[in-house]
Amino acid sequence: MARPKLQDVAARAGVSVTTVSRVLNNRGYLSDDLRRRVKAAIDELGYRPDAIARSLIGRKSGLVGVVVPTVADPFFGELVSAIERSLAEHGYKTLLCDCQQNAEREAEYLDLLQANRVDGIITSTHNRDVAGYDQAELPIVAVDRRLAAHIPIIRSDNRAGGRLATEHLLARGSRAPLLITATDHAGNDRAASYREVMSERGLEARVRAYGYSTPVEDRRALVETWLSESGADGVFATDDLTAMMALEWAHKTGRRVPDDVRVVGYDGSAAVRQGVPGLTTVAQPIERLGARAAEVLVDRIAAPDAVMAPEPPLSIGLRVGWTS
Amino acid sequence: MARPKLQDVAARAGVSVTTVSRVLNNRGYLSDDLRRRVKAAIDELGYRPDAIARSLIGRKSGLVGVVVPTVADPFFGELVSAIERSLAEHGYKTLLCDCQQNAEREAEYLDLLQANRVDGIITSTHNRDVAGYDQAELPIVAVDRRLAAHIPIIRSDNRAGGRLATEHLLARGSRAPLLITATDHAGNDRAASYREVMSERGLEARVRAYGYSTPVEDRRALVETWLSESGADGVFATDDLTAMMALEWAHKTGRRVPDDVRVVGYDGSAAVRQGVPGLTTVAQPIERLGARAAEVLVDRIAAPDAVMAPEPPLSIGLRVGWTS
DNA sequence: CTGAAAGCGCTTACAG
DNA sequence: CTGAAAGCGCTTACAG
Repeated sequence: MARPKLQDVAARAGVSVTTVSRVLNNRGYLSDDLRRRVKAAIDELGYRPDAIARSLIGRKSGLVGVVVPTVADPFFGELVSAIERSLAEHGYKTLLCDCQQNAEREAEYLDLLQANRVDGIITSTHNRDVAGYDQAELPIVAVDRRLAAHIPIIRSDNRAGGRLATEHLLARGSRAPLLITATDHAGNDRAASYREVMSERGLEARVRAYGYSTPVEDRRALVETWLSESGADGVFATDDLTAMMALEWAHKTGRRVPDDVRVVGYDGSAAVRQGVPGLTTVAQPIERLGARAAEVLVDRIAAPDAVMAPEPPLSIGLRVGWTS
Repeated sequence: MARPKLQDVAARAGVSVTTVSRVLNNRGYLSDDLRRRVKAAIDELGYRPDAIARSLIGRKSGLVGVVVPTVADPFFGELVSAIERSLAEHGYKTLLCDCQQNAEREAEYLDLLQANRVDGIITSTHNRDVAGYDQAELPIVAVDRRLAAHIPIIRSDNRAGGRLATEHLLARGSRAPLLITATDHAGNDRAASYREVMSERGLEARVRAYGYSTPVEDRRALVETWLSESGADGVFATDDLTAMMALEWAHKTGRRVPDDVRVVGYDGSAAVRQGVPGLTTVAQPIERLGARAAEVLVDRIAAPDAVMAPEPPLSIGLRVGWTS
């Protein structure tokens, strides 16, 4: 038989569909007898309410769009996993929007999500100026990204992280640490802290930026060239993958780590911690970032117009391995 | 103004809702004039059809459930990314079900997906006996997992992979390579090939299995103990993370790689390739696994009762680095 | 070529 | 305490 519907349950239990709906939603007074009969019918038929029909009525679809550059990147994989878990705990489902590292897809997804009546969006992409975020009427939360004035940002303490990493390199004897980062714009707090610390110590800040959209192997070539030419005795990479490229470069060129060159990365995903536990890195609380993003979004869905205090940045920590 | 609906567009264009729907779906004959007027109204109002209402009518929701142990694992992150891309190309949306490494959630998700009327499911979890897969009436495709007789399996050539890895270790001079895998059951083709090759050479096969549900740090302890006690001069790990644990163990205990111990992993995700390019590993075609899974599912959705030939396993390759 | 009406599977005022 | 009816936003026979 085809999938049973409310009507089938009602017929079997000998009641109206209204009553079945009430039992399902625990609404209004119902005699115990009725309740039992209806439940029996539901079980016998293996009835499951149709979530689509429900969404059409209520204002809620129970769906949240999660937009990321790509879950193929372990950092975003972990972030999405944490977001999904927290959303599920709050009764929401995750519609995954993997931009495949492609800026154009983000705008399309924004459209698609609205057509699918998601209740809200969590986004964490690097594409700075996707129009539409400011006009979307949906609750939105951004992870580590400024989208528009009214959109809350969940992030960890990048200023503190940049400081920790730089001071650590200096403490370990580096005198000419190089900063390698994606983009060196004003909002890059990790870079700002690096500059600040270097300036405090009267050292020269040296920054290299490879650009978000640079293919990985091109980035590797850049990193290796920069490292060889700079004569750096330390590297602060603002992501772990780049830090591992520095490690690989040291291996290939016969540098000793940390004696000749100290390496500090950033992010501290579980995948990196497990695979390369020796890497010194600034560990973001990825689990908490995801959970907090979900919580704030759920709150906004419940009270879209509530005034919210800005989220304080989550605290980070330095995990020291043998690379420094 | 609230989100415009079909009625609003119809009113503005001075036509019936039927006509607007026809323009939207390109169905039936329509005068160019009408078509233009309707399109203008749609643009002016910024109208977007409600996907939920559409799903309620048609038999299709356009949603596909993707069930994985967790996208925090880079292999599954890449797999899901590839699946999402391919599904999107075919007009489907991805409902992400991250089991958080927890077998119980899989059954719950199966229920949830049916309630949400997904058009199909792609699953790739390790939980062998989740009831429900055999009775679910939805099109289902499994990635590297046998669920039920009628459910197609997409996988790469594990037999060839196991053989490649083992023969390579022997070719590089290993005489007592140890196999470390998750579970040593009959369906483990990588282990079967290892045994086969060892037997062909008259060497003793030695297998260690850590179990899927073992926490990562416990696994690391096991791996290190096994390696230290076995006196192995080679390691074939059936996943890259375990191979990296072997590398870490060698580093800590002062073994030289590959002179004292050769290490070969399995999976070859982009994250590992980028982060630890020196690792010798059997590279699965993750991108193609995901794409093929999506294609087969889309076919099954289009023709649920079509008889399908079993999918031939996708071919794998050995990527040789400095660890062997 | 175009429109009025029924219906997808539910929930929710409104009656009784 | 329970039910008949309207309605969520669309699509699709069926008329005209």
